[in-house]
Amino acid sequence: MQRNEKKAATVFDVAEKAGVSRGTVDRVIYGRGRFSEASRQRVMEAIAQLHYTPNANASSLASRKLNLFSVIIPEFKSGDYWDDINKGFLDAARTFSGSNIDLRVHTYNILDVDSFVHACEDVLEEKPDGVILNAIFPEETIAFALSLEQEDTPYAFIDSKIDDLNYTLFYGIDSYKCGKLGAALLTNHLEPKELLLVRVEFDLIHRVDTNRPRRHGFADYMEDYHPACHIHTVFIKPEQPEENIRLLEDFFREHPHVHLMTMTNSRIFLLRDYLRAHPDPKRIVLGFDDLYANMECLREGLIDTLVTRHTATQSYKALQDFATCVIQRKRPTMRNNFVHMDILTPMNVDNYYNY
Amino acid sequence: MQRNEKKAATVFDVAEKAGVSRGTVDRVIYGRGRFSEASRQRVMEAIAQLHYTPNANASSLASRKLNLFSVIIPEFKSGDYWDDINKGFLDAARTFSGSNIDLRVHTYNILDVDSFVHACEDVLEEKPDGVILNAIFPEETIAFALSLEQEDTPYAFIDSKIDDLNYTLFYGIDSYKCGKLGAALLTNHLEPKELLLVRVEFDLIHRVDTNRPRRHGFADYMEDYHPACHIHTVFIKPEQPEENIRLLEDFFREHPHVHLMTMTNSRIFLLRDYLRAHPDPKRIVLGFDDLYANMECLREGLIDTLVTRHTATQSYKALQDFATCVIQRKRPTMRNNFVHMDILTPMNVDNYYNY
DNA sequence: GTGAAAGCGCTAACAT
DNA sequence: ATGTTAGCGCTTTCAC
Repeated sequence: MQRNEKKAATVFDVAEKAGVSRGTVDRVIYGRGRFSEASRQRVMEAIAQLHYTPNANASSLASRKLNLFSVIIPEFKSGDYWDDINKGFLDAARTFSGSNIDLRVHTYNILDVDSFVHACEDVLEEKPDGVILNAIFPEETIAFALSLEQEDTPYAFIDSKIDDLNYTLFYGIDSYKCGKLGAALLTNHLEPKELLLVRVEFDLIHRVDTNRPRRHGFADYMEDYHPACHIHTVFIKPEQPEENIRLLEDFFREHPHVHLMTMTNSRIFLLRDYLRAHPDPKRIVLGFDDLYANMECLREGLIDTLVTRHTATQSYKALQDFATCVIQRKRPTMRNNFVHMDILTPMNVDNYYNY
Repeated sequence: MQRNEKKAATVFDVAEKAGVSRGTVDRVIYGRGRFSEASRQRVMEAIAQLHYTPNANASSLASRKLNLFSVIIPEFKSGDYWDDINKGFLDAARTFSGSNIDLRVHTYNILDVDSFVHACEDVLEEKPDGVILNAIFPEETIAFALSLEQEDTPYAFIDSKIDDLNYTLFYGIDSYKCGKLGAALLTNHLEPKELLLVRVEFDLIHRVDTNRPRRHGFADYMEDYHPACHIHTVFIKPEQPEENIRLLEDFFREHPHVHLMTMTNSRIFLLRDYLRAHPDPKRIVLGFDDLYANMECLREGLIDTLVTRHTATQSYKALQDFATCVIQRKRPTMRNNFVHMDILTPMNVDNYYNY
C-alpha cells in the first residue's frame, strides 16, 4: 500500500504464529474437517491476536467453486410482484462477490400444490448449496425443509416464512402492519362513513390466501379508529376489464357517497380503466406494492398513495445476505429482516428506483 | 468453476489475441501511457471480440495502490445531519472493494469562510485521488474546484452542488421539492387558515442560507394550494431551550387556533420539550430529515410526519459510486443523483435503518 | 514502447 | 491430521 504502513495479517502470519501450515489454518477457519483440536485452539488464538480477517478478494479469486443457489417462487408474468423479486435475485447474483454464484429459479403455480412439490423435488436433485423460497403451503414446505436439513443444505425464506423451521434468514415485510398503515393513510384526517374495498375473486378460490394478513391489518385498524365506517366489498376479475368497469359503475351508482377506495393485494392498477373513465376530485385511492403499473397510476394521479417496500431490493438483499452466510459458513447478523414500509405519493414517486 | 463450463476471457487471452504481452494490455486499458497506437487498436479490438471485462477481485488483490479520498464537510456534533453523512462515508470506505481506499475527512465552520478555504488548502496538499465536498460558499468552491481540475483531481458534490462546474457526480435531494412535499403532507385533506413555521435565528446570521430552497418549496406550495393560509414565524435559539418554550407558549396563547407546525431545517427535535409539555390532540407537526432525535420524536408521537432521505445511504452511495469512477477511470452511470424522498410516520419508523 | 516475471492472499488438490 | 504447492487474474517493477 502506497500510503499505508501497517498491513493486515494474512493466513501466512496466522500459520506462523500458530506454528502450523496455511492449509491447516484454512481448514480450521472454514471447518473443512481434518485437523486436531490442538491446532484449532492455537489457530483461533492466533487469529484473535492478529485481528485476522480473510481477504475476500483473494478468497473468491482463488476459489474455483461455483455456489449454486436454488430459488422456488410462484410463477409470474412481466411486471408482477414476483417478477420484481426475481429481478432482485438475478441482480444480486450478477453483482455479488466475484460473481461465482449460480442461480437456478424454479417457479410453481400457487393454485397447485403439486407444482410446488415438484419444484421442491427438482431442487433437491440439483443438490444446491443454498435454497431460497417463500412459504405458502405449510405442510409441504415443512416436509421440504426437513429434507433440506437432512442434506445439510441451508435455506432462507423470502416474503413469507414458517416460524418453527430452522431457516437461516428471512426477508420480508410485516404484512399486517402494512395493512394498518394503509388504513391509517387512507383515512388520515377524515371521518369516513363508508369505503370500498375491491378484491379479486381469486382470493376466494385460492387455497392459501396470501393477502389475508394485510386485509386483517386494514380491517383491524378500521375497527379501532373508525368503527362506524362501513366497508363495502366488490369482487372483480383480473381477466375481465370491461366487466369490472361495469361492476364498479354499478356500485358507485348505488353508493354515490363512497369516496375512499383500496385494494389490499398488489394489483390496484386493475382499477386504472375505471378511474380514468370516471374522474372524481373527491376520490381517494390507496394501493399496495411497487409494481410498475401501480407506479404509473400514481404518476398519472389516478391513485393517491401506495404503501410498499422496495420489492427488488428486498430479494437483492436476501440473496446477498444469504449467500454470504452460506459461502462463509456463518450465521446472519439478523435472522428476521423486516423491510421498511415506504409511502409513495405522486409527489415522491420519482427516484424511487434509484436505491 | 465446478459447475460452469465456459470461463471468462482474461488479460492473457486478450494479449494473445492482440499479439502483445499482458503488460501492454494493461497499459492500454488503464491508459498508463507508453504504448503505440497500433497496439492500442489491436488490444481494443481483442477486448471487444472477447467481451473481456477485468476481474475486479484480481485487480484489487494485485493493486498495491491505496486510493486517497478527501472529504470536506461542515463541522458536526454527534447526531447531526453531517454526522450521518460522515458515517455513510466511513462505512462505504470500510466496505468497498478490498477496502484499499483511504478516507480523510476535513470539516469547516459554516459561519466562517476562512475555515472552508483552509480545509481546501489542506486537501490540496494531501494530493488526493478524489475529493468529495458540499457547496455552500460559491466563489470559494469554484476557486477550489478549478485548482483541483488543474491537478487533474476528480471531485464530487454531496448534498449541494454548483451546476456549472465539472464535477464527476452529485448525490443529494431536491430540497425545493422536499419543501413542497412537506407542505402537501402537512395540509393533506385540511383547509388551514394559519400555520406556524418555526425557524432558528441562525438562519439569519448565516452567510449562506442552506435551508432556503426547502423553505421556498414549502412557501410556494402553500401559495399555490392554500393561498389564504397565514404563515406565522417564530424564531428560536438552539442553545436556549427554556427561552424557546416560553416563546412558543406566548405564541400559542395569542394564536390558539394554530394547529399545524413545522420547521424546514433538520432540527424539528428542538421542539420536543415544548411538545411534551403541551400535549394537544389537534396538533399536527411535520419535520424534515432522519436525525436520530427526530426519529425519537416520531416514535414518541410528538411529531406526525418526517420528510427525509436516508442520509447515511446517500453518502455511502456517493462515495461508492465516486470511488468506482475514480479507481476505474470511468464516467458515472448517472451524474446527478437525486435520492428518493421518504415519508416517515409513527407507523413506519421501524426498520428505516435496515436498508 | 514492450515483454517477462514476481507477487497480491487465498484455495484446493496432492503429498505425507 | 498436516504440510506443500500450483494456480486464480491482475498489477507493477525491471530489463530490454
